Amino acid sequence: MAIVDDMVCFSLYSASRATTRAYTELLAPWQLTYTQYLVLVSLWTEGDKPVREIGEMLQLDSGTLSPLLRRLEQKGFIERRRDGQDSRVVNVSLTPAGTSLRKDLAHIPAQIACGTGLPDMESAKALLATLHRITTSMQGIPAPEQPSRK
Amino acid sequence: MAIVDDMVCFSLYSASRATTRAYTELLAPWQLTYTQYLVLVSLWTEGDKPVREIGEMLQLDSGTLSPLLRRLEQKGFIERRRDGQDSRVVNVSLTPAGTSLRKDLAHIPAQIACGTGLPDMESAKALLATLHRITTSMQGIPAPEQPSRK
DNA sequence: AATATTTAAGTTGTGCACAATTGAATTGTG
DNA sequence: CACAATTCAATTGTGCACAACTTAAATATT
Repeated sequence: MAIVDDMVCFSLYSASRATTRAYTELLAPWQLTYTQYLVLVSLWTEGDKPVREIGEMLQLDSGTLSPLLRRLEQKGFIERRRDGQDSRVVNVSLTPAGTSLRKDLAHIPAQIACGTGLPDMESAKALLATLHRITTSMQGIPAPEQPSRK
Repeated sequence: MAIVDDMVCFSLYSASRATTRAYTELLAPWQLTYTQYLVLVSLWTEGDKPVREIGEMLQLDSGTLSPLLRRLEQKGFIERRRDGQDSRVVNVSLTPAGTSLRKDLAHIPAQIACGTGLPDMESAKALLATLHRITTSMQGIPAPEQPSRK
């Protein structure tokens, strides 16, 4: 890595992958992926919702969500049903199995928190703020002008 | 997101994806992906090296690198040649086109640095340290004991 | 009402990331 | 030397992440 800017991005990328691997390990007994877990967390905490709202929350489009939700449905954790009012909308709801999974996975956040190696809540909040700033700030990058192709 | 531990991980995941998207945008004129760019950076700064060393540096296995290097080779930026001494090893070297690409992409780190929204070098270094700690600390998660399958 | 625009979800295709396996070459050991 | 174990890269298969496109339905406009 040459320059600090690249290093920050690479460290971000490495830390993110290491975290995903840790979740994958912890979720392995349930055959769940990290992204599938995120969908379940959003349903547990905010209740049933349409695909669009899940996508807004996790910043994922239907190209990612459609097959992912199909797999979660096949596992029996969620159900998908077309909305009666607006049949473009697909409402996603937890099954009893999906709901009860919440208790079974309740040990995971603590193990992950331990895995971060962050000393206290203060540093966690500071990191959170920094990461949010990066995320929103990075959205601004997309090509303001035509980059010179050489 | 329910709990701060999940939030930290999700923020990490979001920031990493936002960063990758920014690189993708900047690299689009050259049809390069972020990971391909990382491989080129490692070759530019450290010179030609075997596949194994690239994998150690970026923490990627041959399942990721083999097809990626094939694509970089097809684009004409690198060459792969079996080592004369040890023919298990594949040495990766930059072509003239791959070498000269370094100048063409020299503007990218500054744009990304701007995109991070980090105010100064101090905060960048602090973030770097935090991310490194998370990365190494997360490696320790993998199943110390058998998780109860319920 | 007829047409155009917008919106929601799904599909297709590319490229990682990673687990698991394969195959060939090298090294280690008896 | 023989053969077991290890190493390196590639291959296969799964599941995101995302761009581009399709289809159907709802809304807006004339």
